[in-house]
Amino acid sequence: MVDTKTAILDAAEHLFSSKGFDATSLRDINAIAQVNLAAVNYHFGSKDGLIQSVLERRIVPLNIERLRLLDQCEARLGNDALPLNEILEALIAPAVRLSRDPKAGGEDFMRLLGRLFIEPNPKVQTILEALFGETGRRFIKALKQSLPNLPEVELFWRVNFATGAMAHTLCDTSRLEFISGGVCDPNDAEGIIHRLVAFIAAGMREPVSATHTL
Amino acid sequence: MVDTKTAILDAAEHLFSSKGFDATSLRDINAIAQVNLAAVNYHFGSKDGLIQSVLERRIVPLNIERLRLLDQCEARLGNDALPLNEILEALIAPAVRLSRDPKAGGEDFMRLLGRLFIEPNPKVQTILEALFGETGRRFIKALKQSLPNLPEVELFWRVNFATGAMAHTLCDTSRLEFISGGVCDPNDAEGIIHRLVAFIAAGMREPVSATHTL
DNA sequence: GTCTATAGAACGATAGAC
DNA sequence: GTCTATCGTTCTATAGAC
Repeated sequence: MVDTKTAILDAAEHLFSSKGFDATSLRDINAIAQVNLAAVNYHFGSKDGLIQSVLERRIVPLNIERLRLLDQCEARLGNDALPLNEILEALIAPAVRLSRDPKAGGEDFMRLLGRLFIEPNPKVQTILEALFGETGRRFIKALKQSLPNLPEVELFWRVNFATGAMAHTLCDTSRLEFISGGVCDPNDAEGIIHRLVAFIAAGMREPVSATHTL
Repeated sequence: MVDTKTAILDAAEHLFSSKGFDATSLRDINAIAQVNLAAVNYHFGSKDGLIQSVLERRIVPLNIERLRLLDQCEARLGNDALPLNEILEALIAPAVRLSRDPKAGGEDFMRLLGRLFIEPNPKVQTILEALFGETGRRFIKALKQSLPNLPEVELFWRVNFATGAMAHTLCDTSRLEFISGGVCDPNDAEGIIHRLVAFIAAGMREPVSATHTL
C-alpha cells in the first residue's frame, strides 16, 4: 500500500489527463485513491496546489536527466559544437521513455502536459515557465552552437515546430495506431526516439530558402 | 447586430478556447453573447450540441478549401505524383490563414481544436474523425504517391510528427514570441506557411536510416 | 422565439471531532 | 493525520409565462 499523498498524486495524474483538470472533481480523485474527501486539502492545500505537485513530481527528474545527458555530451566533446542529433536525443529520449513507462503513469502524464501547454491560463503558464524555462534555454543555446549558420529567427521557428512534433507524439498514443491500421507501434520507445530525432534534425538542417509565391 | 445563434457560437468559441470546455459555463457564454440563459438549450439542444456546431462552422469550410487546392494541383499535373511541397501547402496554408484571421476567431478556434485533439473522450474523438477522416485519408494517399520509396510505417510516423508541428504552431500564438524575445512574428501567416512546409518537407524526404545504438 | 424562475445535482473548501 | 458533516456556491437543464 502506497502512502496517502502518492495515492492522491497517482489518481490525480490519471484523472486530470483523461478527463481534464476542470472536469475532474476532488471527489473523483478521492474515490480512486481510496482516501477521504478532506485529504487533498490537507496534503496539498487546494486543487491548484495538487496540480502543481503532480507536475513537479515528473518534470523535475525529467529535466535533470535531460541536462545530465547534455552535460555528458559536452564533457566528451570539450568546447566543440555538439552534433545536432545528440542534442536532440538528450532532449527527446528522456521524455519519450518516460511517456512509455507504465510505472511512471507515462502516457497519462504526457497527455496532461500537452493539455497544459496550450492552456492560456497565466497561472498555468507561470508554473510551466518555472519548470521548463531554464532547461529550454540550455537546449536552445546548444542548438545555436550546433547550427551557427542558421539565422536566429529561423532557429526559433524550427524549435517551435520540433516542440510540436515531440509534444504531439508524446501525448498521442492511440490515434496513430488507429490511422495507420496498426502498422505503427506506439510502445516502441527507442523506435520513436530514433524517428523523431531524424525527422527533426532534417528539418533543422534544411537550408533556408527564399519565400516562394503561390 | 448579429443573430442570436451566431452570437452564441462566437462567444462559445472564444470561451471554450480560452478557458476550456468544462470550465466554461453556459452562463459565461450567455453573458458575453448578451442572450438569455435558456437560449443555448433552445438553439443547440445542449452544451454538447453547441460544441459540435462550433467545430462544424470552421472545419467544414477549412477542409473544403484544402481539398480544392489538392484537386487543383491534381488537375494541373494529371496523373503524375504531386510535388511534396504543394501537397503540404494545400494541407497547411488554409489552416494557417484561418488561424491568423481575426475575422474568423482564428487563434481561438485553433487552440480549441488543439485541446480537443488530445482529448481522450470518445465522443469528442468521434466528432473529430467524422470531421477530418476523409480529408486526412485523401492527403495521406497523395503523400504516399509523392514519396513512393518511403515505407508505409515511416510515412505514418512522419505524418504524425508533421501533424504535431502544424497543430502546435496553429495553437500557439504567444509562447514563441515570448521565447524568441519578439524575434518571431506570430502574425506573419505566409512566413509561417513557407517555414512550416519547408521544415516538414525536409523531415518527410529524409532517407530512412538504420536504428543507431546509444 | 425569448424570457423568468427554479429544480436538482455536484462542486471546492472548511470546521471540528477523534 | 484522518474522518464526518455541511456550508455556500455554481452548474446544466427544463417548465411554463409571454
